[in-house]
Amino acid sequence: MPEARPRLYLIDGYSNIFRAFYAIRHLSNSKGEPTNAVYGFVQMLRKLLRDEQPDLIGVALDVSRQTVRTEKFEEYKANRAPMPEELRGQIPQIRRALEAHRIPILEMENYEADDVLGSLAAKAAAGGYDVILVSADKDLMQLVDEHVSLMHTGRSKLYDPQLVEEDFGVPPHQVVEVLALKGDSVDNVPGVPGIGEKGAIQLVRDYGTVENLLEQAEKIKRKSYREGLQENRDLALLSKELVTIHTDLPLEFDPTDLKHEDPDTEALKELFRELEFFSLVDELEVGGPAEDIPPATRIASAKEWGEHAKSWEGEISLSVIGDPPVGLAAAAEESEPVFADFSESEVREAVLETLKGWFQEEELRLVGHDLKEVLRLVGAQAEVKATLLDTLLISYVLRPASRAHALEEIALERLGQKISSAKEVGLAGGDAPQLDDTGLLAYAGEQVVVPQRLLPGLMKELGSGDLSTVYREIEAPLISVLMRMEENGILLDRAFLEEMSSELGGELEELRREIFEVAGEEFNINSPQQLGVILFEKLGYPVLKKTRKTKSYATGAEILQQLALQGFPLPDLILRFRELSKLKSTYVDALPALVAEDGRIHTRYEQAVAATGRLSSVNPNLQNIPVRTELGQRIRKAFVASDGHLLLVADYNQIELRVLAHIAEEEALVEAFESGEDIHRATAAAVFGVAPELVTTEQRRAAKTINFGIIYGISAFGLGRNLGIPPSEAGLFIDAYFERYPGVRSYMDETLASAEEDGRVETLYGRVRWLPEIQARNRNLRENAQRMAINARIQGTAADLLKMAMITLDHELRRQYPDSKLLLTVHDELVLEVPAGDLDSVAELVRGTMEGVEDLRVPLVVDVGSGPTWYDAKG
DNA sequence: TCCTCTGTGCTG
DNA sequence: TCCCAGCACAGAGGAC
Repeated sequence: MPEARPRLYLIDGYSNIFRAFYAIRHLSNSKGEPTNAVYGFVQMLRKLLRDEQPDLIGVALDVSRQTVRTEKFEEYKANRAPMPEELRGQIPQIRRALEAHRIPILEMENYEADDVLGSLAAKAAAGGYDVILVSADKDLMQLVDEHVSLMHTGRSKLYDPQLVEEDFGVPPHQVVEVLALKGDSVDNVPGVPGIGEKGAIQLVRDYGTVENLLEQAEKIKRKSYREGLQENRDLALLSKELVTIHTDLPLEFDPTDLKHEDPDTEALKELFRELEFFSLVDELEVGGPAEDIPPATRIASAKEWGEHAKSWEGEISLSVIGDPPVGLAAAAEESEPVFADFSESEVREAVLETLKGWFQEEELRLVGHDLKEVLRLVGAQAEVKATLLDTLLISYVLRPASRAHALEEIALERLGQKISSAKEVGLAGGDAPQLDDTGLLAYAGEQVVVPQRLLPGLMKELGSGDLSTVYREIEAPLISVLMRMEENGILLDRAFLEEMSSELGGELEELRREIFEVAGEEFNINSPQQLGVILFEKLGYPVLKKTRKTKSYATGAEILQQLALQGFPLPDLILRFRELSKLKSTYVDALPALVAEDGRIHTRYEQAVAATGRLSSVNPNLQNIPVRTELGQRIRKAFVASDGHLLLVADYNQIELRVLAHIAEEEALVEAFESGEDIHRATAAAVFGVAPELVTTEQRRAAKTINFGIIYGISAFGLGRNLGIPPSEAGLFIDAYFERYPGVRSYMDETLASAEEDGRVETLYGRVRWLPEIQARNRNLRENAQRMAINARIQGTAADLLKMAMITLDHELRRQYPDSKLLLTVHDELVLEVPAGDLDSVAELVRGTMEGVEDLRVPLVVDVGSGPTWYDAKG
């Protein structure tokens, strides 16, 4: 491989300054001086320095407005507005910022910045550099070639010749021809009247150059183009001259003058303080680029890896680098971090072999942030005997309601350490084209050293009580179970969904026509805003409700149903349209796109997201596949078992109410569950004071709503809204409920009392949820926290139970039925894929494991079904 | 042009 | 005053 050419970043100063100025509308310091352009430009610059780590860098700024071109064509830029006063005043600060960053300013009297850039680029490219132009101006595309690329500010795109052709329509050397023909009103380049962008591209493709085009003008078929060209020959040629960037200015320029140096941090801090960019001051003070964390050393060979690995013992920190993985970072206590690059397949193989062994090593403690990803490298067959110390999960167990468990976030919070993000080193979003070593190795070092440093504090906070048990006995053992489930995936019948998609598409088209007919005009039915205007302004329907945040017209299903009841024709059509379009876009069309090469969908389970201890599912979310409507259920027919297998579904019957009965020690509820009664019917009988067999459908429905309400931390207001009755009446139901189930009332009272005392509640197993707002003076906040307190104990305990059952079940399946696999988990339900011949015995194992996970005051009951599809198994 | 918020709706 | 816990879509509009 030839040695990489040094990279020179040439920044188009004014283009970026103007862009920053207009992008950020209002920003000024306390003296009222505008600072928006400085801020935007500095942010752009710092991001560039962080992300690209240039070898050389310079910023071009033109000094005077009188340039060679103005002399040639007096109208040129004549109608361009002068620089706004608020911007002009900011230029000196931008120069200061550049000086403090130690970035050279390139300027030449009487020449345009574009020409300076073009000439510098040409000279540097010829001198052995790779040049990256940084500009918001697409005209610079003409300069792109093998060693010159264009980074269009604001986009993540880096234009090489191929991308220019893709995006602009012609290769770089023809860009000027197109620009000359179409003109540019901003720069006052006249162009040829009658020829726009589309036409210009076509003409250039056919004729190559403006000159050639003028020569052969009579051959052009389209009259307007032909005549436009014939009548404006001079204009066309002049335009071309104007848009052509000079690359041959006599510059005295030595690229080595532009070597990138470290900024003058003190000068920067002073400037940022003056401008009141406090977040940037913090950035400089809090840690900067994590200087005291050693970068990883690149492992050169499988042999070298083996030597390191052999000498390590005790506690080893691990991190997968990149998604998809490009390597593994590792560090042991007292030893510097290393990075093993997977592009070396020998190294990769050696690493995987070592990992497999480490995970099986009972004496080892493996540290990392999100060890599920490390374990995935070993694969579904991985055996775990080592102690897993996952900083992501410990942080989650300590503060389950926080959404900030990313390594970057807790490093800053717990260590005051700012570290680089995957995005900054070019590892985000799948494409990792240019891995620059310095950034990558620094990142790899941080990814394993930071968890090592976080661990003592986290472990101390975790303590040795119940919370520690929740981590050690539930979360840590669950890691490998979830990894396996994700790797297993579930088979999808794509043909079935494709058929369904076209069917839905047809019906939606039909509905769309009818809706436009009734509305009297076409509009975007998917836009609540446009729909609101049609319904409530054009058609004059009564406005029943406004939305919460923006006070616009509410158009939710509930509102539409009420309007339909009042006899208006449109709402029913909209409701049907919404139903179909929701199913089509979210499931029918989205799922097939996520099928992997094995024909299966591999969701990812998030173990550190839900505040109550539940799992969540993303990419795709397989925990919200429709089930309530007939049409929705059809989607479940697309989730199928592989050949010779069946899907087995096992769900806990009323687990939350059973948990409630247990925790509240409510005898009446316990009895109802022990005798196997229909719990909603029993509640109805109790609340309405009738014999169970005399409960009406309506009463049972109301009781079901009350039961849900209890789990959610009931309020008269919420229950009333849900039952469609006044809160006062709902309050009477609640009173009647507590009358018959006094244990539930004391459970709630005790939960709230202890929450107020401790600021937290716990599940049966000691999983905590912190609720500081339970003390809030604001009633809304306080009552919210109170409901969360009630709900978290119940929902969280149910989550603990399912997680424990999963761990045991996974273990037993691997031991007894290795061909049967756990695929999905949906809060109170597990889905497995089982060889048809093993169905009965596996069903009994599953049922036994789930029901026997804990001995509560009430029996745990599991309903089991099976079939060739999820739909059938659930039946 | 990209990203975030909003309204909406799907699940347990 | 919108009862708990999630995720994802399309549209809209501000941010870069």
